[in-house]
Amino acid sequence: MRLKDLAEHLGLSQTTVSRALNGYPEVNEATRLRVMETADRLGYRPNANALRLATGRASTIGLVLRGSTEFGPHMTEFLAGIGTGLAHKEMDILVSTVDNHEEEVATYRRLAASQSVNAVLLHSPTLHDDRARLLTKLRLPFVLHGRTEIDEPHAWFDIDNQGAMERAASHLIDLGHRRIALLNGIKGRTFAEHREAGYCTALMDRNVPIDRGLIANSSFTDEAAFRITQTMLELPQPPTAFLAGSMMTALGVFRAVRIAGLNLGEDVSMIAHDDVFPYLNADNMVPSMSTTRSSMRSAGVRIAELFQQLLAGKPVESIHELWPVDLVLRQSSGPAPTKTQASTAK
Amino acid sequence: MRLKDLAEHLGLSQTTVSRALNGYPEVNEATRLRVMETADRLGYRPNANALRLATGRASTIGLVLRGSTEFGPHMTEFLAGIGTGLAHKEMDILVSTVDNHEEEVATYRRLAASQSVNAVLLHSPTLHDDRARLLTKLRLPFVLHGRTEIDEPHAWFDIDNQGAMERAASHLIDLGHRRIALLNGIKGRTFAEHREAGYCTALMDRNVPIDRGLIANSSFTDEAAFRITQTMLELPQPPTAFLAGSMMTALGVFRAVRIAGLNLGEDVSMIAHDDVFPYLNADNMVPSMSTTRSSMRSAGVRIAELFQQLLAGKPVESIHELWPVDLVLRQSSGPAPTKTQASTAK
DNA sequence: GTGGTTATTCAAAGCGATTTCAAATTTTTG
DNA sequence: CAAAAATTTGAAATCGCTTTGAATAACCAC
Repeated sequence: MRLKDLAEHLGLSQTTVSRALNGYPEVNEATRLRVMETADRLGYRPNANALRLATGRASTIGLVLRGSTEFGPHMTEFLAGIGTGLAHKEMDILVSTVDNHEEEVATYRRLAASQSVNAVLLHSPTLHDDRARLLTKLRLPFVLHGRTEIDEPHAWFDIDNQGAMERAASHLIDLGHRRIALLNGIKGRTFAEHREAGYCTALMDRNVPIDRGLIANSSFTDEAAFRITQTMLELPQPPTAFLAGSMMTALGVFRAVRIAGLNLGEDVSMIAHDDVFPYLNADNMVPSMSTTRSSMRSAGVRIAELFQQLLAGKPVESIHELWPVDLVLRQSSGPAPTKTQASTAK
Repeated sequence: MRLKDLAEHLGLSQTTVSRALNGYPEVNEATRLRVMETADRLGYRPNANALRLATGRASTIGLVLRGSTEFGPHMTEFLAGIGTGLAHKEMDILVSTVDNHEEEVATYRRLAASQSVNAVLLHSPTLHDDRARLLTKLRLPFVLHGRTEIDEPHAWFDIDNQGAMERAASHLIDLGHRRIALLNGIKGRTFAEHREAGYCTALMDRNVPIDRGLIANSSFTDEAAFRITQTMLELPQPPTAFLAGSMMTALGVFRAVRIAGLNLGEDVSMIAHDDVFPYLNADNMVPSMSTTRSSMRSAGVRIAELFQQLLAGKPVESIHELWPVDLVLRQSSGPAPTKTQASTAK
């Protein structure tokens, strides 16, 4: 069922039918109604490729994932959100995976030149991310999830990682903790740098010395967190509190703490960052987990809206948003143990 | 940079340039080399939409997710695999999310009519899945991840859920367990039915009575599993072993068992199904987890290959594959406790 | 040298939509 | 009621590629 067929069926020209369907004003209301009704009845759907070729618009958002490793639980939640946000707009997400930087650049070029997408989503940026520069050069609009320091104006959305960590660390200091470990994300990623900045600010503000040995960078897996925590607990002066970068990290810390025979929330405290995974609830852990909380999914939904604005022509420099992060206190964070308690526990 | 520009630049016709680039035999090798080189140097990329319009091929796989809830860790792993498998073929995945059945049907129709994809991936089927029928009617090729019982011939890929459960349950019976709980997936889903069948077969083969009260159906979340396990442990005759449907489920069982003051691998045994999440390692749990193991990611990679075959014209009825599932025994499964042990533990 | 292949190249016709520009019809106006 | 303006429709060009069918050039055997 092509436009042509539909037009013949109606005894009209393609032009009129096309206009009727796309809501142009210069078509008789009676005709429009008849066209709409028939199109609906016959199940006519414009060919997406012809449409895109003719208009140049794609109604598709591109997403390039570097290595399938980037396809973790965080990305999933985020995608779910974006999907929800785009669903009613009949927009889709085009996902490509690449193995190395070379392929990545090639893929962005391909997406730009082939016009398969009309905007792309940029995620997990570094402090100075050259992908943003590349995309600007390619004139491929994008929304950045996170932040990066480059000159080109661009649309972005981020959560206040720095503020969140600062509040969490401050709170632990208030509880008497002096040796607070930070299990952070991969070095160089903006969010990790922001979190470290927040952590350092909190410590410096309260005159707590910063021990670089208590700051670790790794990917957010149960395993890495477990190893790091075990090592730290064996230090001559082990930390009494942990800031875990994600719920996966929290699981690893949890395990190491338990194996060391310590009680979470009493001997050792922890506040984890919770991206709100529906299948891993901070409230359901034992003890329940104190968290800095910000829903990845909601972020995705919001970013979908930002895409709409972007494609509607809103100037990129006016599209940016910084969401605050909740601090939810539960059982895993408590007062620092006194010296005697700590030594007997050991 | 369009094909036309490139042709003019080379002093050739579009026809020849197009053929040279697409490897047609009727073009002079010298010319081809020259074209290739120039195209490369000028960074020419065919417009994907024009290409698709002209050829009808899309080099894109569609994936419709029902509700963003389907976007869980399993889907993620699977997508990562598919992504990897398609990456080098310059093929992409088009993801749409829908909220209800009506939207879902509409989306499949849209994908078919608009030719934005040349095949779709069908996942999490029920025993009699009408999506397969719809797609056949729409003449939209698809590969089914899982199985369903419909008449239309179709391509599918599945793992041997039934065999896996049968082996796991048999093993537990060999260890002396008689009351084995099955924490299964959502009722009606083929994989869940297959697992239940495997479980029942094992029990019946060894003359162990089947207690429907020990079979639970739910989504694979930590929380649901926790609730179910707690309830079951309070039964007059609680199960001594658990078959957990996923690693998320295992976490919930784990938590409930611990809270009940029982020791996993001693008082209670568990074998979980492991889809191999890189961030949640069965080997790293305490105690380490016995599993039936099958990598979702590898499945994705393989399905990407099946898509190639499908699009290359291989007859659908010859495209199907059933992968065996490993049984990996670790610490969480041990001999059934004797009556006295069980009662003192309580 | 002629007729018949074979190897190369090209002009033009799609693919299925949008959109420009012109034509036909109806309505308004003086 | 004729002229002007507004409304409604349509023919044809366009988007950037592939592909058919025809044309030209080069080769070969007799």
